[in-house]
Amino acid sequence: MKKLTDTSNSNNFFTMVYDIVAKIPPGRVTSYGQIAALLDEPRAARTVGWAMHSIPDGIELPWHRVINAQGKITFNKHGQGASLQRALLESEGIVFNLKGRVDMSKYQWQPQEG
DNA sequence: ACGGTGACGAGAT
DNA sequence: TATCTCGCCACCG
Repeated sequence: MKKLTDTSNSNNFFTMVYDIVAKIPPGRVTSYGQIAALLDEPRAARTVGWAMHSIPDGIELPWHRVINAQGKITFNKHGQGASLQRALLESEGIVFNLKGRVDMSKYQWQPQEG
């Protein structure tokens, strides 16, 4: 699991995920399941998560704006990662509650907005 | 072609 | 509410 999707192939599921992530505006978040739903495959949340885990070096995406449906960060890199993602989100104005979660009803991205 | 795998999700306990 | 269990699906060797 080193190299993954060839981003030049826009037909790949991974690339489609990246295209959506790239559209998430600052101060907003979305869930893996929502992205899957936008791709017309609501049961492929895990695949979306894998796509995020496999973002190729070289391309820039607001990957930190993708969290799980519970409003919680699941990204875990070397025991860290979550702290980095949280810091990035907080820098955009997103507030975490005492449980370390965000209010999805308040921050979840609404595609129709833009 | 087949099976293992993963930054998930929803329901049950 | 916190955990645990099981189903899902695309990508890779």
